[in-house]
Amino acid sequence: MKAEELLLKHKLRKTGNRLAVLSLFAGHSKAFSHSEIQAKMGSNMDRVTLYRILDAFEKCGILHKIPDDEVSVKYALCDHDHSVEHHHSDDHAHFKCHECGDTICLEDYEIPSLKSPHGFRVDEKFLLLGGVCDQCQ
Amino acid sequence: MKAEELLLKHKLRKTGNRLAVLSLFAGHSKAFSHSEIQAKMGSNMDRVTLYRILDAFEKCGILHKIPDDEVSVKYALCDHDHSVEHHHSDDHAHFKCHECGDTICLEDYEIPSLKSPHGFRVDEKFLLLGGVCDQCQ
DNA sequence: TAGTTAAATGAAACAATGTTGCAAAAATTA
DNA sequence: TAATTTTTGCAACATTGTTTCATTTAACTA
Ligand SMILES: [Mn+2]
Ligand SMILES: [Mn+2]
Ligand SMILES: [Zn+2]
Ligand SMILES: [Zn+2]
Repeated sequence: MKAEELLLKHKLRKTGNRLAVLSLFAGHSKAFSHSEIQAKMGSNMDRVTLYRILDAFEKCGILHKIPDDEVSVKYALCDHDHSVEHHHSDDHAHFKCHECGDTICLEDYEIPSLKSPHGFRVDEKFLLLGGVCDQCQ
Repeated sequence: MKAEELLLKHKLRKTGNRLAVLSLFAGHSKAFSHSEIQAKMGSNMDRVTLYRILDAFEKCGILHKIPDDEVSVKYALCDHDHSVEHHHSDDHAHFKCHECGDTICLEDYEIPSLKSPHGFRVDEKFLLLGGVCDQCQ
């Protein structure tokens, strides 16, 4: 989906900062941490503004939040077409390479649905695989 | 396994700090973040010392490191008996309750083994489920 | 198009989290 | 007990994340 319509759809105003963040994600199909994005943006964008943009994008479903075992979280573009309610539930796995450090979406790898433990309600799942990617073999 | 032999087994010296951390995990079967443990320990233990203890325990296989979507990581006792090499691979799922904030091990829920994407080597998997636990329903 | 309104931004101040280096203390070994 | 090695506490520092508020900017309206 085009950046501009993405913002329009979610009632977010079209600003230079937001377009810059979106075009970063559009260019590379991988996940970025706050500090990685910050570095790419240079000193153009305030640190706090970036926190707010990532929060807003995650909340409305533009970005995925990916738990990380070292950095606190990373973000990746949500490519599929689904409602915001489903944004946090029906998800795919992610892979993190311990050589290059990249985290990528495994769009094709839907997280297997295992039955909830007795008495628990599951409405969110994160599957993070770690290893070595094809590039780094 | 008893705290004392656990330390002996991994060639870690038996100190008050380490025993305190181990007894915390022994008492509650749930995961704790650094700051949660820090709070339990009061001002007895230095912040840096705790970082080092958690690192050491994780490296030698006493504790699991659990990626979190808000806090950077949490730690939980590794109950099963396996080699250090397997400590990071053959793992179970974890569940985080968004009401009480607790993260617990789902020892019975082995992470389904899905075939690695072409050209990738997977040697680590984290499955974090989110929702509401039985207590909080 | 100019004026109005609401959202977004940048900056500062602060809080929390994580790292490094080093000297003192404590645990094991001899 | 003495020697050795690990662990600890502390200080100093770096990074990450939050809050508040004044200013700017985008979208809307007349
Ligand atoms: Mn999504
Ligand atoms: Mn284990
Ligand atoms: Zn790689
Ligand atoms: Zn709960």
